[in-house]
Amino acid sequence: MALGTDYESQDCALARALEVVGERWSLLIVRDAFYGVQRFNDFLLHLGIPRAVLTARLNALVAAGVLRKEPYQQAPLRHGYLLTEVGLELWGPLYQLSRWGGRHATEGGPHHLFAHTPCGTDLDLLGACPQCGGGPVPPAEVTMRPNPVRIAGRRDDPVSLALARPHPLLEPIASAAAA
Amino acid sequence: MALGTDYESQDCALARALEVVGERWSLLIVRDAFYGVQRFNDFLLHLGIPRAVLTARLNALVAAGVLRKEPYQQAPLRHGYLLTEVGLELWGPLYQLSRWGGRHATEGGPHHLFAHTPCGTDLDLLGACPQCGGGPVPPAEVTMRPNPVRIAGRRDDPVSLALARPHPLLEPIASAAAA
DNA sequence: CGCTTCAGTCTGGTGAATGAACCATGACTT
DNA sequence: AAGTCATGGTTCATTCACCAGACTGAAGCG
Repeated sequence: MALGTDYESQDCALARALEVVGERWSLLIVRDAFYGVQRFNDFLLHLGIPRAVLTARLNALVAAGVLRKEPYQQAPLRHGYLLTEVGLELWGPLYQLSRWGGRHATEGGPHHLFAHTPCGTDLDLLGACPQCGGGPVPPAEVTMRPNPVRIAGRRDDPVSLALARPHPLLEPIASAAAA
Repeated sequence: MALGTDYESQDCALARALEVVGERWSLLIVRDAFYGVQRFNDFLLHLGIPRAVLTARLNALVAAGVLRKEPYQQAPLRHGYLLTEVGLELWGPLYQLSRWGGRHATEGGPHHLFAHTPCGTDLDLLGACPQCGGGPVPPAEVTMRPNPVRIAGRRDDPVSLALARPHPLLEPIASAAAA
């Protein structure tokens, strides 16, 4: 963590993980990256995070090897932020924490549902496909869709709208693809 | 989160979860609760957290239903903080995040190893027992032990010392048991 | 009576988060 | 050529959370 005192005195692998993704916004940025958000502006729109904080978090996540910068145009040089291999491995913890939040801290159930893309079966609590068996499904094989019972009170920024349609994880969202 | 602006505008179950356990120290407190830490002073010693912050976090976790206060003596009324059923369900995300941290953010491997108590087999990446099969092992059936290759640089507070011996999760640590 | 333990609360200083405004680059419009 | 827009930032004043350490209070010990 970039806070004054970090967790360095903690012996624990968890503390190490929290130094990377434990700060406010960090895990939401990573989540958005799984959702296909790649551009600075799209993170900004979707999260409603102050620009300076977003800059700091993205740089920290890049420095930690969770994200990498990938140019998508020259001319005015622009780049997106994509998950690295290390970042992709956060899918498991992220999914489980999200499910926990859906069970215990959300009234009315989750806003998004996740299914195994090849077979269309919803993932179980562990992120595995009950139909296909085996271990947890990698994020590249997961499709998210909005929960039909949770339509009210949606955000209406372009990114949220793009995510209101079924969408494979990791695939750049329409907002970016249109540019 | 008790921050000025919380994540309330986020549609996501993950954001809800982070409001509960996303603040600095919160997840480390929950981790310690799994380790068997129950008392205010033991959290204080083990985490090196400011007292006022610990008070705030414990109260927030109790309010969120993750921990509950359980009196362990009258006279000067004293109580420990124990995981509720909801809190126990954080074991999965916590374990996975910890493993991620061990893989990617720790040099020299983790400080603690976790085994399935009945059979003594180390848990796999998902928190399941490779020997016994089936899904993830509940925390009550897990024993933690120090990683023998990570002895140097240990903390030397009484709680860390108590945790430097093999110890079933959720069982009150010696420091508390002795009092 | 003084000392210690435990679980806090209070206080004053520091640094991080916030929101708004501003800047830089290049393309597009008129 | 000037103005405007899109994108991706930086700067700044204010607010707020975190921090360390002192203090409180209740009970037990010698």
